[in-house]
Amino acid sequence: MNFTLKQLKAFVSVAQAGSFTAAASRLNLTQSAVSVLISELEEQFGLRLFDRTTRMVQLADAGRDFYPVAEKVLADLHNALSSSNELVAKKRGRVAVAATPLMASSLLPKAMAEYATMYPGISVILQDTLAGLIQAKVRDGAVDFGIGTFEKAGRELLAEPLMADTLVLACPAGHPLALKASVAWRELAGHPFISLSRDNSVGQLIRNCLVDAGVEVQGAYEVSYLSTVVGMVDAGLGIAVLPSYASPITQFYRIQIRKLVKPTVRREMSFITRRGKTLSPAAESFKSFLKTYVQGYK
Amino acid sequence: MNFTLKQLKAFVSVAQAGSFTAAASRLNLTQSAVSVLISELEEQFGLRLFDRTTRMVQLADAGRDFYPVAEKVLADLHNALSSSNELVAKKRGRVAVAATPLMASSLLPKAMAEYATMYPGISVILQDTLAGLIQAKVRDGAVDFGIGTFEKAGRELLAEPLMADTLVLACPAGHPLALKASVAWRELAGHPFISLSRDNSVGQLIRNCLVDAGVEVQGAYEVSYLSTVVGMVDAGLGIAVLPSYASPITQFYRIQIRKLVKPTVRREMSFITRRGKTLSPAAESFKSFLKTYVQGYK
DNA sequence: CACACTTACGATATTCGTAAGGATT
DNA sequence: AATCCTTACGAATATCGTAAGTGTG
Repeated sequence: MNFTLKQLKAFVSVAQAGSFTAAASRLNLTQSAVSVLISELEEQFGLRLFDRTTRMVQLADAGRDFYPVAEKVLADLHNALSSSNELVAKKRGRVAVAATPLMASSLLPKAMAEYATMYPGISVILQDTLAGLIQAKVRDGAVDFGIGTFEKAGRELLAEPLMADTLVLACPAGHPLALKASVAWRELAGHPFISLSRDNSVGQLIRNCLVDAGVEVQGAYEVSYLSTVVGMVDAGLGIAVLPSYASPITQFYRIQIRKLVKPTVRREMSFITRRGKTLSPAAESFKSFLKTYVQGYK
Repeated sequence: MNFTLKQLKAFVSVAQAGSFTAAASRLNLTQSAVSVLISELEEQFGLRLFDRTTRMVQLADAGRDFYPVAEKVLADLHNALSSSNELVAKKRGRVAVAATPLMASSLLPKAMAEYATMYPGISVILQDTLAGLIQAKVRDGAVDFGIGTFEKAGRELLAEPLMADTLVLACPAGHPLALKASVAWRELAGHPFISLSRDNSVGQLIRNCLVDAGVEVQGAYEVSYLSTVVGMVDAGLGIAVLPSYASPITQFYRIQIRKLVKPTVRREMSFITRRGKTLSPAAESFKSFLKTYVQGYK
């Protein structure tokens, strides 16, 4: 089997045009080229595809049999290509993303809203997933990529930096600590402290930082959700540590955000993808959108 | 759309083999060639078709979508080609032939029987047709070709010589005319004569010859069918003139065949085909078989 | 004689294989 | 170190267009 698609196209064109000359101009070729293409095809088949007099070209019986096949083949390929083009042009697609509940409730919804206006044909499916499970979802192919901290490097997964998140201090308006531009961890000692629960990865991180800094805080409350923390701080029930990407939430409250130093704790938020697995065009598109989005975010 | 079938084949092979190297050897190419073919294809699509690590090659999502299409395309083309090969190899086919009732009852049945043993897959449909209607059937496309005398050249029809038939004398065993090796038309005068009816083209021809030779025969009987003529001659009811291709029928009778000269009347039997219409492979096959068949026939 | 397809031939472009390179187990 | 894919480059091959040829109406 040694066809060329050129031959097939030539065949279909000649069959439709009923003329070598007309087909040739449609194909941007000369008659002679079309002539040899058809000849080659006929030689392949071992029979004549067209009955040609000098005045007219008509499909021979064998050609009539072959024509629908050839046309369908070309149409199939065309469809395959154009649908892939649509994908590549990001006109169409689906992206599934796993992110921590905090990301899923703060940064991502706004990013997704903006993205949706740019690429209305791509639907982004967001799965809020406990930090520990994101990697598994990526590994299983349940999502195209994950967003989270990349605790341990596996050989199946690949991390790519998205943004550096720092932990910041949130305190009620007028709180003594709010007088300074930046606050050291150790200064938190003794203040009523609102902590995130242990099953929350950020809560865990903060807990570790306090221990590392040798700080004993006054555990006022322990809650599960970031928004609750914010509300409590606003109500003056205590101070809290937040990831900086949560700070937009605070703009509706009378809460003051201060840098938290010595040490400055950075959480590297990363894209987590499966190693060796090419992202779909839609996923690639959303991922790179996020990268530029977080640039202008800080 | 600028695919190559080579690219498609490479794609399918790699997808099936799960390896460039294995696919390459299946395709009788080098890895490098396969590599560039796949690269070209991916460039066409604008996306990756395979996820490749050094240890394994796997279909990417886009490739998984494209694979069934590519496979079907190749299968379609393969089928088209192989079915045409079968046609060309004369394994399969149908031929419709129009011939005069005389041909249809004498030469053709034996030829068809022999042909059927050689090409069991080809069915030959024989239409016994009055000589005057054969051309119309060919012109209408009701038959692939006709066999008969080609009285007038039309611009739609094309004649190709098949055999030269001569008119011969048939007489009962022991008849006085049977003593000679050849008999002149004029010697028929006065003998009881069995003639074919007027609506039969051979009958018409014989009648004309008798007139041309100025011979007055003794019209004993006029019948419609050649086999009847033979039977009557066998029964000693008279003599008759037959086309030579009918002589095999006489071998079962006690009938003697003699050359009929002065003049020797030749009827040119021809294939009659439609000008500019390519014969199907099966028809071509049967036609050329007949040509060689009649060679060894006389 | 004009028009349409076929054939021949040379310049151009493409393809394939060899060989070197890179990455992963 | 071994295996497999990629890249580079040169030789062989194929393609296409120009132009001449052939046949038909």
